[in-house]
Amino acid sequence: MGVSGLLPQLKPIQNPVSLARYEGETLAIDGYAWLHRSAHSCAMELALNQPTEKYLQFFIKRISMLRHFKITPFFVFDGDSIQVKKDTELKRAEKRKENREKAHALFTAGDKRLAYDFFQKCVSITPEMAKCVIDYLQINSIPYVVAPYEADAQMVYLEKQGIVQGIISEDSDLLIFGCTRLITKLNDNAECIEIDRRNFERLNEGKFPLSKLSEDQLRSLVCLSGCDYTSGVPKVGLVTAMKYVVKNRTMEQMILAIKREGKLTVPANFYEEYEYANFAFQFQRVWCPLSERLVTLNVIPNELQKNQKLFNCIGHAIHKELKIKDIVFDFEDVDHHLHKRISLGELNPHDFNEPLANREHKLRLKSRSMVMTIDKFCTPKNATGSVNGASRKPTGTFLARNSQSVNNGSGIMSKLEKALNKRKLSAPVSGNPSKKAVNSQFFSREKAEPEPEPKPVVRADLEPISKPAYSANFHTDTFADVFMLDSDPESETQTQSTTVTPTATQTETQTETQTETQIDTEVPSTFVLATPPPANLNDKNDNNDAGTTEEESEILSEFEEDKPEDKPEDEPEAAIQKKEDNKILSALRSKFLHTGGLTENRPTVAKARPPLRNVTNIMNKKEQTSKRPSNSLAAASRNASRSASRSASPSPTARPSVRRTMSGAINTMHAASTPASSNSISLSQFAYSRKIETVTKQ
DNA sequence: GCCGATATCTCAT
DNA sequence: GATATCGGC
Repeated sequence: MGVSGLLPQLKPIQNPVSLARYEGETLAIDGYAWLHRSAHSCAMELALNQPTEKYLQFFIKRISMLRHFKITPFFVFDGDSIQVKKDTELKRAEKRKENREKAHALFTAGDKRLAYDFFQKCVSITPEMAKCVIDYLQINSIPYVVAPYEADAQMVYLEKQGIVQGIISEDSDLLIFGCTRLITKLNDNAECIEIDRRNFERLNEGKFPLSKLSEDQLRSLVCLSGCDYTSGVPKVGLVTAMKYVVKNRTMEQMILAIKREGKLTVPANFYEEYEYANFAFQFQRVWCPLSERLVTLNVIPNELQKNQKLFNCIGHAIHKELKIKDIVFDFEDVDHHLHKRISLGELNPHDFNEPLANREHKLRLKSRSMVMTIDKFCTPKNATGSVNGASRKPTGTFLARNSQSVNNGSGIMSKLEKALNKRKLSAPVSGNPSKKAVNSQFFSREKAEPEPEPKPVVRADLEPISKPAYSANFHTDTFADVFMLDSDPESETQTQSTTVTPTATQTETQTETQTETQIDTEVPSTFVLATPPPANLNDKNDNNDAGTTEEESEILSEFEEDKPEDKPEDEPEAAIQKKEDNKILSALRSKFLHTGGLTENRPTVAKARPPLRNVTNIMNKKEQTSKRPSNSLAAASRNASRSASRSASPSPTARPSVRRTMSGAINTMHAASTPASSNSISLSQFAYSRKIETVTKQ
């Protein structure tokens, strides 16, 4: 979205450059923008709530490219939506819902090709997907932050603080927020377009004399023509808006002028929209990773410090005592600790009462517990027939009465059948959209050429690219590499990859203590994923329509209640019957897994079933998490007075000192986000869940 | 001819 | 978001 038509107007100061230009620098990256782009490759899996690693692979590829140029990426993810934008968000969500329904209808009707088109249109990027990327970033010590509200404001804040030296984004809004160096249109050949705010002065004539505008007028300009926060005045584009802005000092005067002319109609709520937008562009709440406090993009002037309107549209803060998001005038009343946990990706930015779960974890945990649940249903029940009393051991016997319950349609097995049948609809579609030759947008170079010579930039007014353009043939980690997946000793399978450096074969326990990897980034030796798994697998807040079915939820919740210590030992049974039971069990598992949407062509995976302790550990540890004392609270309040002054726009001379403390701040950030041992699951546990898929892909 | 509105394509694999 | 096309002025 952003400001429609702004980038074409800035054509004269668009500078085609190579990433090589940014060597040694840290650049902010709009994480959701990349998620959106990457989601195109797995729209269907996302819409059908199936596991996928494709979006993460896009990040891995791009990060690898940045690292090739010795650029440090600083990822910024969107947080909650601010009030001003809620309407837009609702409309978009509504549209996605419509498309999703169409896609589902087409899919079930068998028109998979058309369904695919609609799946592309209904992709919604969730914080859970961001969390999957965040887990990767943590492993590789790549800095990131989840913004309290919009990533745009957060990225500009990082730039203002000297934490990053530029912003990679497709969004022209950034310039209105005050971004100095915007890097857009980054492609796989490391080519991009730089727009430097300092070049605005070169736009001093013609129909779009941007250099004549103050920051205030720039905001008026985009508000008049329409931006994310205002729908603008109908029939007014950027050029027309420019005329009014140049001629009139204030928005009030512009509106009067428009009304006087009588050709255009100013919408009744326009001025209010403008006021809100003006506040949101300047004072939106952002997270400061240096002071570890929730601050505002720019310091709120004294006369506005109790302005209700302003505080309503810059994003609410969590109140320290009330523990609700609301207008909080006093920065000392803000719960900076909770905001820190949001910024680290520990808590769901839309609902800070919920831990943020890694999408892929969540789906795999669900799938695994389904397998275990199947086992449970197929084992003898205790005297009362209670499901919760049944043993989960897969070697349990399959009694005649259980067999009946499969067929009589009234028991749990029929629920399971229903769940399985529903999942059948989720079977992935084969077929690949046609591939096209990738041409360079800026250098007319074809990717297919073996070692192409970079063509020089022809335009005389632009800085030429000194280094040869980057070849897209760089090392790419696979998902399996990234998470240090071991190969399975039993199946002798290897990770599928064309570019991967294969890791040495290790056992699962070795993986747990592994300190080095083949990936191009260092992994902390003590790393464990700081992802608390979903507190409750039967998550009522799962906002994905295509998510857990009621049946699944029931099964899952039953599974959760099922404590191992409650289980009575199985009665000894005849060996023949046992053999028969196992047959049925494996048939069921294979049926479930084949239709469970994990991967295509999935064989029976009895051996890949994860150890129960993984899940039970996680479940048991959930309680401890909530009891964990907040040890950073004191530190946060200690920083209070200091950061208040820091949050002021730093003078250019103050920046070097800020920069010096950067690495320290980021390290602190990561130390805080890494092994809170009580709520973490081990890497091998995560890797194990991945192994199931690797094995079954063969 | 200029400008804004609208439709369509593009991303990714 | 970019581009092409259309229609109003």
